[in-house]
Amino acid sequence: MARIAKSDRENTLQQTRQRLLESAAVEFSAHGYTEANINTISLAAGFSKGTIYNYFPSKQALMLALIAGVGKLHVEMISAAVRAEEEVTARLRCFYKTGFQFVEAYPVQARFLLTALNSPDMTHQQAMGEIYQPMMDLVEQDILAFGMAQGIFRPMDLKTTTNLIMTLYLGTASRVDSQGKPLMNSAVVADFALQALLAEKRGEA
Amino acid sequence: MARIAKSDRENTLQQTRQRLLESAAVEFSAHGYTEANINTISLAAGFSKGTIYNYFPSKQALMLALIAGVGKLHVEMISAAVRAEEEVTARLRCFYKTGFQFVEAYPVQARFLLTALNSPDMTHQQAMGEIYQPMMDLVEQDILAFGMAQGIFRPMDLKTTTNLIMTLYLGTASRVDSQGKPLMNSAVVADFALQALLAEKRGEA
Amino acid sequence: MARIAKSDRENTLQQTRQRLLESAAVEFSAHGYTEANINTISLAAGFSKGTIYNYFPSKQALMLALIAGVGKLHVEMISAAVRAEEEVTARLRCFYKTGFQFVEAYPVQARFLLTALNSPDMTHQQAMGEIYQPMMDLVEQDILAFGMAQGIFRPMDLKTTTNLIMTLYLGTASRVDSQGKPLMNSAVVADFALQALLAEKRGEA
Amino acid sequence: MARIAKSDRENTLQQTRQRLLESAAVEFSAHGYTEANINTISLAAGFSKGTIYNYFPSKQALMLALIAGVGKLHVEMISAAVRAEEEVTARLRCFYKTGFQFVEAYPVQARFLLTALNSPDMTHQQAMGEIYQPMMDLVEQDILAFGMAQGIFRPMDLKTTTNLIMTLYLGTASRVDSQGKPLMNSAVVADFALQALLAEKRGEA
DNA sequence: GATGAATGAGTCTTCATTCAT
DNA sequence: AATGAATGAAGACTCATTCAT
Repeated sequence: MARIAKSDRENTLQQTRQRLLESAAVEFSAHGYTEANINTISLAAGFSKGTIYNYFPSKQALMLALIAGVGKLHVEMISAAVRAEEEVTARLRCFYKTGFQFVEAYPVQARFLLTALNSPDMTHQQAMGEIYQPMMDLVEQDILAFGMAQGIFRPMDLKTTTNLIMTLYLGTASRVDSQGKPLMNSAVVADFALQALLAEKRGEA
Repeated sequence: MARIAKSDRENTLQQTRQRLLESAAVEFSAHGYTEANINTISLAAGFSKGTIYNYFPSKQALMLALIAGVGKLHVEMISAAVRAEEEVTARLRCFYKTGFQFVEAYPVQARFLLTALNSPDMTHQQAMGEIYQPMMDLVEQDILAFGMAQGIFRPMDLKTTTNLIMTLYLGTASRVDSQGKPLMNSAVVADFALQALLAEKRGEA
Repeated sequence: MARIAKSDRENTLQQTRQRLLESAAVEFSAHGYTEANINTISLAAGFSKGTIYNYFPSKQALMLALIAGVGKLHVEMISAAVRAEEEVTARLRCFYKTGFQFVEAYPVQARFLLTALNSPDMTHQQAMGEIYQPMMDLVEQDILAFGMAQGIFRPMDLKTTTNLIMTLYLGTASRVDSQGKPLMNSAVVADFALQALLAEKRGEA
Repeated sequence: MARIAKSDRENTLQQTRQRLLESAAVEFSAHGYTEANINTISLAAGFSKGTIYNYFPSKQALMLALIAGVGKLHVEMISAAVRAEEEVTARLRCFYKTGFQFVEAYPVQARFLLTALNSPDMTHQQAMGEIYQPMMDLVEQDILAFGMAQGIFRPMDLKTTTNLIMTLYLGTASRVDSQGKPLMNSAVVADFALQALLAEKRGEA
């Protein structure tokens, strides 16, 4: 009983925290970190001004928690999908496809991540770097090194090419219409990348 | 005589304005628009805080003037170099090479442009879109359409491919070390893009 | 219980608001709207400078709230007293007497009202016009029209005469010594007005 | 020759000064002393910002000079007209009539005087008091005392009655339409005052 | 745990004034 | 005498944060 009661309480706490984080994502993505109003975030989540300080000690901490939460979701969604593919070109296609799906499924969070990515605050940059390291590793190891080892991709510098592949993703997935839907097609981006990566062109369109 | 005197005065005014703009570029690029302090900008330029308001009516106007100035420089530098090349693959290489040169020659301005590009303020976005239209046109017409017409580039959707080429530029040129020097080599980026664009692989490595 | 608690809280809020308004009346009456310092108003009320913005969204809103509050007090005090009199000459005497009493009882507020009355800001003028309409109506209907209907006052244009009666009040009641006490006697002003209004002079001194 | 040249120069100086004063009257009457912009005044007069400081050492000095200038004009215009009348009731009528004529002829200056009259700045008040002393004396001696000595006006306290007469003038002449034309008729005001002042009603309507 | 009144550091902006030309 | 760039004090307003209830 005590366990259940405690569990209930924890659930409530987690729900409140979650609502605050979602509200923060909306506000941060709409106005950027500095222009975002922490009072508005708390009020928009249905609480009063002070409540958010019971969950996050500062605006900065809230930002970092949100980066961690959204980044983790993003990374895990893509990693899981990519690793489920056996074939390396399928993995690359899957990388872009799932990445675009993330943007479509979580438009606010996706926009928030871009905000964080371009924040002038080094703390945000650093947090982004850390949380996205697994995705960099995924591209580098499970796609690029994997493909090169099989002779499917031509030999290229791993770090550099990883940056190019990531750049294509971030640059294209961030172009969305007013409803947050990506303007570009993930398949087109994947084709472009594959053209650049494949050892030979046969069999690719 | 009067003309010379007047010219001198105008020169001084232009110099003051230029110093203020440079100081603004430093401040905006370091802290972003909102966190930038307009008083600091004026003081860092060697004037008292009120002076900047003799040249720009508001922080917003200063930002827009800077976007226009730096953007123009950026666009013109690249356009001039690219159009000087006859051959289409040389044009593409030149596009990336000159773009990276701009970043190296004007690190502060380059960082500022990224700030503006990712500003949550729609006014800044719009100003960026307008000032960069000529560069988009350059890539679309003088490089991509030009190369496709000659059969050197494979047929692709112009708008989409333009975005991909631009994305590669912006994404890679923005990665710089602490001295503002690009981490990547423009030739590598150009090669990557060419692999993706060329109709056949012969002659490209 | 909850009701009492709530009531207590509301009382505190109202008291704070009232203190701020009183402080504002002092500052506005002493220096005029533009020269009044809103930070000083808040500090003089015993709060820090930001507090006043929890109650009034802007200096202008504070001014308008004060006009409304003080104007209402002024109008109601005079209206109540005048309407309690049956006889028309008594009403006119009462009008001036109560008016002067207001100035004596609320010297700061009275001086503030003059400030507002002569403000170059049309918004203030308009607010004054609206809040004082009932007092104009009182003079016009309950005094002048009333007295003319009885043949006690000679026939005159109502609007014009109302303005004359009001002018005499505002012009004389605003002359005060350094303690805010009126320099003139309300009875003298009332006599002067009655001489001008009465159909015949008999019985008036 | 030297004399003429000097005279010419003085004329030019006087003209410049006059243009600045007229411009100041416009600005002060429109926005009040504090909100008036001294730079705007100089620019509106057709000079550059700094010029006005060659004529008036400060905004305050400009204000005082304008009070003196306009007040003198006002006082002299009324005094001259009133003293030209022999008969005391004619003098009173003339006082209001000429006063209203001043408002009509110099609407900007008239509005400025009201601004000054209600300024919270004691310096302005004091300057107004000094410049208008002759007008107070005119009313007190050349109209009221004069009329009482002849038995035409009933005996009343001179100072008090002077204030009432002045109050009626200032309060009514300040009500103007958007073109600066008085809303009230000076004859009506004069009649009202005469009713209040005359020893007997015979012969007055 | 939730509340929201109070706080006060921080910032954009205005403008009277100075002074070198 | 006229100019206008530079100055810097001053003030309205915002908002992250605290804390008593």
